[in-house]
Amino acid sequence: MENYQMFFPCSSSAAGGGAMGFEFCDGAAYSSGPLLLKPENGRADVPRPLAPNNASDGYVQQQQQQNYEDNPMDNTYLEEPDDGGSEKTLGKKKGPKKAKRPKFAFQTRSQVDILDDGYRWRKYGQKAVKNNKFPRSYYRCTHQGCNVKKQVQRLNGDESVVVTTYEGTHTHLVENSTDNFEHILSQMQIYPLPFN
DNA sequence: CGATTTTGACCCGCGC
DNA sequence: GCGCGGGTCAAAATCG
Repeated sequence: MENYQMFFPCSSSAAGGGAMGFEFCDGAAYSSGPLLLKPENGRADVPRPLAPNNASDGYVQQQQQQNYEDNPMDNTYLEEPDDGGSEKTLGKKKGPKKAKRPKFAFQTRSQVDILDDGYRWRKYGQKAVKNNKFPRSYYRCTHQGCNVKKQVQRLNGDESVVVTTYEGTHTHLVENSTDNFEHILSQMQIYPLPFN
């Protein structure tokens, strides 16, 4: 992997480099591992995208973030005591409980769709997207108990741009320690940009 | 042979 | 209520 240039839409703080931790909506913090975070509602702080390390030439172009308080699907992100359990038939979701999960998206210019961020992902779906000739792929973190999902799609207008959307926060550390985030960070150029 | 991908069906929210 | 679009499931196929 070469150099990656990332654009952090952070306004002032953050982007320190070195040992920066990651904060999550639930307050947990991790010292390593490309995680995305989600600023609490109201005050968008410093979303940190993770770095691609598999792309031949990828750099983050821009990013947008969105907080989903009200996710249509539950999938038991945080708590979800017991949902009846056995209703797995086809409509396995019900209950007013809507787990809030962070959602974070960013764009990278890359020739490959799959950015190796150190986690292991299993693809569980692919759908054609309207107004886009490229399909969108859905991945789930294979770590047991980790419900982090991500979806990857290319831009219709610019097929060299890959949009990756992460949803949820990892409950574990990266498995691929050789490509930890600090290592990746050292290869990145950070461009603090005013977000929006 | 276990893990992952593929792919069509199914589910669900939303706008009309 | 219906159709559309997006997201997920799950069986079969493929891979390592």
